[in-house]
Amino acid sequence: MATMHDVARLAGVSVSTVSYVLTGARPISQATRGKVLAAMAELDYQPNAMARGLASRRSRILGLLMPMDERGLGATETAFVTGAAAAASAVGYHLVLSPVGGGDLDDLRRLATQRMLDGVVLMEVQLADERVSVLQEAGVPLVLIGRTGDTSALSYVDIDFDQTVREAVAHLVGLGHRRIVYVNHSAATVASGYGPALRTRDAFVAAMTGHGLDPLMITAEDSAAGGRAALAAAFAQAPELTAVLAMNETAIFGILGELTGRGLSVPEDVSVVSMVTSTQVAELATPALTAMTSPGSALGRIAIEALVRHLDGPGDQRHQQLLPCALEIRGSTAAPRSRHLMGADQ
Amino acid sequence: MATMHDVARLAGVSVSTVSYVLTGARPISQATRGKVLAAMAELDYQPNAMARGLASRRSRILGLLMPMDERGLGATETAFVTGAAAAASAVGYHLVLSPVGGGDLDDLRRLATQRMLDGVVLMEVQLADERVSVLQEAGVPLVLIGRTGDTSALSYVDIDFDQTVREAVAHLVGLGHRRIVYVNHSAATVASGYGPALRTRDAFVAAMTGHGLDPLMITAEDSAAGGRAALAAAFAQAPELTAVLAMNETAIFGILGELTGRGLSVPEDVSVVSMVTSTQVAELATPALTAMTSPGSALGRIAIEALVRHLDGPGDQRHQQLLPCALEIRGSTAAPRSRHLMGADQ
DNA sequence: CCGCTTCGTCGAAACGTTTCGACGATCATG
DNA sequence: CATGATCGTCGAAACGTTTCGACGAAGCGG
Repeated sequence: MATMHDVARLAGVSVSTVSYVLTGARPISQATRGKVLAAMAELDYQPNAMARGLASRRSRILGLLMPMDERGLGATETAFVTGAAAAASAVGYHLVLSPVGGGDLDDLRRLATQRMLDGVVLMEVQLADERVSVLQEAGVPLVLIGRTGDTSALSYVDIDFDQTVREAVAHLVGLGHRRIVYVNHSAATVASGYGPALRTRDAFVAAMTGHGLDPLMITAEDSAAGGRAALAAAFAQAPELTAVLAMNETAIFGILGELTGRGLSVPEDVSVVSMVTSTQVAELATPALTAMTSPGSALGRIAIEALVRHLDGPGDQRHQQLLPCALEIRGSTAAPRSRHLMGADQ
Repeated sequence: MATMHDVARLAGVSVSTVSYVLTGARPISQATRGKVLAAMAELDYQPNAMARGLASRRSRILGLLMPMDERGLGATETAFVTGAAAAASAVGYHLVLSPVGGGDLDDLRRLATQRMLDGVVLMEVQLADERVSVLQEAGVPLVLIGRTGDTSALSYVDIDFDQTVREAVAHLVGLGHRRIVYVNHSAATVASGYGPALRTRDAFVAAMTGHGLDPLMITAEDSAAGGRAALAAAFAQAPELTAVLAMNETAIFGILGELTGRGLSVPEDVSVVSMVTSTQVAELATPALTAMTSPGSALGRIAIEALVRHLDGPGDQRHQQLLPCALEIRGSTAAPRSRHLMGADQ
């Protein structure tokens, strides 16, 4: 519990000099710096974060606001978090995660307004997100993961869904598939304005149309049962389908189960591509899934770097960036059986 | 950005009176309290967390230290976190999560020693955990999730593995199973002293022996492939086995895949019970898994409550508590086929 | 050698709270 | 009716930093 006063006394300098050694705000001679550092080491001095925060009006703490629902965090989100934490640590900030659910907007407002957080990264942003306005009103620097509907004034980092879907479709079409079904999140999720669901949907339509193909789409509840039901519905609509592109990571196990149940094998009868999926999950399935792997860690790093630039630099710059997922080919995609090739797509 | 001074001036009282209204540290008359509250509302006053922390020497922030590895967070951990956050919020504390990996012990020490955290909940505690000693030396109040080897001086909340395993085994034995294999985490994990792996192993031996049965055990890498390999090894050792008890949530999908691959159906040919599993994961599989569901949210709440009691109450009390997982019967367990019943267990 | 920066350091004033001691009032108590 | 308690409030001193203005000592161009 040594304080700066103790260090200053031991080193034979003034308190402010110790502070300057610590912060580098003014030049200090080598000799003095040496004495001060020695004194700090001897006393095992640690600056008091509260006092520092009070005096400097910045806490050097960044918040990562992640809604936590019952689904848990996938490997993608985890990679994002660790990437962000590493980046923050590298520039001398701490990163704390705050599990603010939808309900506790007040809690969020309090956190933001009490000047405890220098800046905030907001995960899982909805197209219309109340949290954004709460934080903007509180005057907290903000970087979004994902995008709101109106992106004009905000900094964000997001997945390039358009590019990602285009690549996935190109992969399947390149293998010879013509009849491809896209399995989205639940209808309710789509209706609620969940950005990734909407953007991938639009991108799928565009990509398929671009290949002169009919964009067949279906929604699925976020559960294994939802995946089964969705696949059944898809076959009802298009019995000749040869490939599934699934946005819904949770439903995908149900999809695989239902395919097996119908006596169809992957990838011989039907190819499956999982979108925005981590390596870990992709390898959980049998066969391992060909997937578009999301750049989780990079997203986290970039978001933090943009946020810090916001804080240190002059006020106005925005940072808007999209990163595509990488196609990782595993065992769940192959050319369709020739019988399908022949009779495909009216 | 109104301060207490502004509030005091507007209400016509002294600064200290405003503080007492806020903290309740001394009695204040109804009349005065009313004036002060009105002034606060009018100015939209929010106390400055840093100043408060500096003066009171407590931040009202609790840390939840969770190592984040590439595996991600399961629904169990998520439930734990949300339970803890809700409990903290209920008693006027904030909960922040710090993703301290194994490497950043220094980062941890800094966090602890800078008086930024009033207390800490430590997740995923190893039998010999350096972080515990670091925090103890820093004098930070501590509650563990899980237990170290020597539990004498520490507060902890943990799953009652003994009870949980006993129930799971009883369930299977009650259905008529005699030849049950226990699938643990990897040999490396066990060797590294991962508490749950060790405790469930010992509990399994005790439970099986108690039923007069032979405890057959095997380790599996944390992957689908690991599960397949483990199951193959298990059948090599005991071709007549009728039930699998799996501690390894990641391997379980591989186990199911391998069973199907061998033409065995679940639960008719082989019953499967998943240990310490969330409802969400259990229902991902086909058929849905009979599982021992972990009391995630309750664990979180209890840990926070114990920690707060530590902070507010007199220093010395410990809190040590075990909670069992609840048996939830779904579609993956049934009585074994009679051919197995007859020839079972040497 | 004179005035001007630049360098290195100091002292003191913030930063916005909590908390301690003090001091009238009011209220039972014997 | 004196005597303490208790109540409600105030003023001022912390809490441990950062940061601003000041100031002597060098260094330098003219």
